[in-house]
Amino acid sequence: MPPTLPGSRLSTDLRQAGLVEAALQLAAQRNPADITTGDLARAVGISQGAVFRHFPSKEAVWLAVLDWTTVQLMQRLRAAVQVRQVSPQGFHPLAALQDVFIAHVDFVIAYPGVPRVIFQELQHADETPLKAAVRALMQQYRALVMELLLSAQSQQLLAPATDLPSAALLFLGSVQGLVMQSMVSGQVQAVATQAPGVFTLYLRGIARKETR
Amino acid sequence: MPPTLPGSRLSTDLRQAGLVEAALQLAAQRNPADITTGDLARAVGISQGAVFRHFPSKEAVWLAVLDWTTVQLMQRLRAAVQVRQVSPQGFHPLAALQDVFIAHVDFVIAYPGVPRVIFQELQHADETPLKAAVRALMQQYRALVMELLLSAQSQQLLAPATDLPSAALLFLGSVQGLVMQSMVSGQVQAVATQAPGVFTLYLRGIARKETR
DNA sequence: ACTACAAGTAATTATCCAATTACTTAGCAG
DNA sequence: CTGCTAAGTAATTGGATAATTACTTGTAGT
Repeated sequence: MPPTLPGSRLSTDLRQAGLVEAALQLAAQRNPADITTGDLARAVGISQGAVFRHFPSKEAVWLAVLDWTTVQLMQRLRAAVQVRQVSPQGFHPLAALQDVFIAHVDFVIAYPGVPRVIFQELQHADETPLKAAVRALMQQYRALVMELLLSAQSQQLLAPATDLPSAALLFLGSVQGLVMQSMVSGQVQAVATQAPGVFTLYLRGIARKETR
Repeated sequence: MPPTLPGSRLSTDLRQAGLVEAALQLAAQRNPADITTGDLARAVGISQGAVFRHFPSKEAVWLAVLDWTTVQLMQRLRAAVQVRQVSPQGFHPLAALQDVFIAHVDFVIAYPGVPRVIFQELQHADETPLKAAVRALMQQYRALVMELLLSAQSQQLLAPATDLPSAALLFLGSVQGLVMQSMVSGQVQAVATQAPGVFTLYLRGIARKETR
């Protein structure tokens, strides 16, 4: 997919999509905070000023990036759950949880810019629209995980005293910890190799009896 | 502790310390990326240009902040372990691990700017001195955790098949996940209330048999 | 064909900020 | 006391960058 041949005019819809893609692409390679509107423009082959024909401000670009991310990620996670739900052996919530974990890791590997952008926005202490978007994403994610945990609990798959909010938080933390380690080392794909081991431990933490 | 009365001259040593403290203070309240040298100067009561009498560059200030953080944090974590090591009931590595966990959480609550600064530096994809400092910190932390895990393993306290690198990573991830959640919610002290529940799950994930 | 408008450009504006410079002064060593 | 040095100031420089403006041009729809 070439970034649409240079010289051509595009509708706002397409340009917005192109700019969002470019932003994520650039964020995968460097600090999102110092990606300029000029960088974005160059990446899609237009002039700096033209960016503002399609977004009212630079902030609006990042907002669009977060919206795109929310839709894409949640779509994939829900798809992972649904595959399990139609399984002939009946629905196994813990297996679904593992699939969600894997789907998330795969998503991060496919779009390494995503965690960078999210970390970026979390920095702001005050209530920016961007931070609200991040919170909305986390909210949906947490709801999905809670759903699976409740389902697991009702099937007696969890250790009796398991605290569900803690279990949901640790799930999120596990992925985020993996991602952070990869950012420290610079090896994005290292997450994939470390993910199974980490998830095994997580599962043992919440599951009833032995999980092997 | 007033930030040393205004108007007074201070040696570079003391000014550096004051600026580092001010940087952490400001980072606790807003995005470290947009803390300016002017902000730092105002916080300690000197002019913007005077900052450069004590640091060669702004980057050097953040480097000093990370150095301070590494020393302080590792000191506290090691102290937590040592209390356990001199325990009359003999050394219990998993209890020590819990103490390290708590000490880390307490440190973050005391200095909420610290995770912000670290997240900030992790953003840079290339090899900056700042990122190297973060890596050094993580390295020391991981070594400490690994030590405790090995000790636990040799005392048969871990589930037989436990993968130690994964266990170390999940430990780090648990704390980082807690911290990140607190940044999303804006409630820094919420970590303290959620920490015990999360650590309980972590422990069940790695420990042999029942842990209660 | 023609035209209205959306998409584009190039140049400019306003602002912000790290770092430097020239100069001043506090305070300690001898 | 005195003079040197380190710590300070105020003002300036240079560079970067988001956003605006005035103007141009491609193209979709009648």
